Amino acid sequence: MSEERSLNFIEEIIDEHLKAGKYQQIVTRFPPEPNGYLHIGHASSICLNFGLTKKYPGYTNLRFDDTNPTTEETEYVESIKNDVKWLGFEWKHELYASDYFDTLYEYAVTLIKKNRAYVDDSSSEEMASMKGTPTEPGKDSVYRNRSIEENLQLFEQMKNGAFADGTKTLRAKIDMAHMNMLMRDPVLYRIKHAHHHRTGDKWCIYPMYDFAHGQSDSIENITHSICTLEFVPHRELYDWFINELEIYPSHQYEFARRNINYTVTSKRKLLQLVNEKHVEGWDDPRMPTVSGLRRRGYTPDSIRDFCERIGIAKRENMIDVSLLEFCIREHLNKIALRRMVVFDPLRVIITNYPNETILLKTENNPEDPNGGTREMKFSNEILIERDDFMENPPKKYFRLSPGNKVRLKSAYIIQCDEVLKDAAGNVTALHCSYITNSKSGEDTSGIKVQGTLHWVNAADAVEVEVREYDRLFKVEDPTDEAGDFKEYLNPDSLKIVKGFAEPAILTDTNADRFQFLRKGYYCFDKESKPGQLVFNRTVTLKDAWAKEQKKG
RNA sequence: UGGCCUAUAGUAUAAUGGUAGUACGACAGAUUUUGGUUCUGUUUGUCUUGGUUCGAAUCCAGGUAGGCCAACCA
Repeated sequence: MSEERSLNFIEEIIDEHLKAGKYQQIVTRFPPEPNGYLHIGHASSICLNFGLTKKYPGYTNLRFDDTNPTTEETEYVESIKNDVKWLGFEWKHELYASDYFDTLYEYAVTLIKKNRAYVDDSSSEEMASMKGTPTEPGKDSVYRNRSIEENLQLFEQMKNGAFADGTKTLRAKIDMAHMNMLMRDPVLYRIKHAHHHRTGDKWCIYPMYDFAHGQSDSIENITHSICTLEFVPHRELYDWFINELEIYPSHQYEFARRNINYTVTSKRKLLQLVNEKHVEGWDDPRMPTVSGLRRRGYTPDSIRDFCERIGIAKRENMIDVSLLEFCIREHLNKIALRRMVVFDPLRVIITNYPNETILLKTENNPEDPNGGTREMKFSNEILIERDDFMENPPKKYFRLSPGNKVRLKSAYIIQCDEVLKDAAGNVTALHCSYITNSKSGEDTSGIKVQGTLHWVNAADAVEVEVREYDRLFKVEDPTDEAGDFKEYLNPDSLKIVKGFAEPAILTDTNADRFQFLRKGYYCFDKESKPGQLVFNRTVTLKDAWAKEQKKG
């Protein structure tokens, strides 16, 4: 849309590289660990990595960073592939860090032969105590000066399963006094007699992230390896391996992860919410996961638009969820079918209307000239929203009240004549009269009304289930509050209500996104069945009246 | 009391030594058979102190604030 939009800092770097002829094309990768579902933060990274190679010559790989068999599962692999595709991106190659286990092993042997790695028998506790602190240097392990031959032999034995888990590691030999703690002889390989989702039981030693990620980038000739800011200190190690191994020099660039208020985007925390049943699953519509947003009714276009708008930078950030909501409203306003659904019905009897049912025409989407029309039945008994009537209305209340007139959308103007109540004083029904020459499209009454209400014909309203979702947390940043973040879950994040829908909804099974007039945007939930329709609220409409009321 | 990263309206992001702009939000108004949409307008900003310069958000130095780093996680 906006060709002249300014570049983000990564695009600027790439622009320069391309202009200077450093690269003819660029290669990026999206490197998820298959230990959880993708969330909106990942979506931002996906849009960045895949977006870059749409904009510039080159391609993007999908590479699963599967170096820890104890947390990784194929279920996650499948969900991740599905989510990336759904967001609208195509990867060039589907790859796995585990594809490179043989090569990585050879790289480790190379380092040992260069006297740049050694087998350490220290326990993790010992290693931690000798690591030093950010302000104090660490101490060399007593195993640091084993001979190359001994290291070679021990490492091979590690590979062959001669040792128990945790008894030995392979470490790089760098500098235990280095300012950067990651350079203090980092662990390269650990022993884990665990079944891997792809390599099965072939291996009982697995490379650590630092020894796998950069080399995987290098093997794939990744030109621009983009990750989040917490990996900045890893870059020195990343470059050290590439330099020592004399392999293709990929380069790492870091940007700030995107945070959104009123939610959490940490796989660990999201996993907790799932495991402890605070939500129904990874795709619960309240989850900030891609699958949750999808089930909630978000479109891929709206998510891509959101990622585009929030941009990429290096500073800490907390993005207002209202921008996400703006993006989905903007898209849905253009494409969603309009339907009328009454949630909390109040019966209206039109006393001067004949005892007959007529058909009225109404548009499917006023924003879409090709949206077409549908028919609605109208009779002398209809349902309106209970809060569209007030017996003693405040100022600026444009809806129905005794003696007041409103228009029924696409139908007639009615006036409230009488309020019916039960013994307890609750309003049970309204007697209204209609203005005979005020029919929509052929109104000759000349009457102007301030309010237009949605309604359904009482005789053929369809009862449906509606799930009203709200923000998951009641505070902007649950992780910044005292105590456990789960204490700040919003107890009202889901309200299940009944709705009375116009019958058109029964034949709308091919459509999947709706605007319930004056209410919000809704979509079919996956649990919806013929005869038992279930809708999820994606987002409410903006509500100027609610705002007005808040002012008091 | 180490190293590294960062600092522009409420939020996010531009301005690449030369008029501080855009979007969302908020507020006000117009239009409207959705209190929706659309349109118009208003509001609010360069962390601080110095320096370089004709000119600094931008370059330099000091300070301040926030973040990251001591898993056999990624």
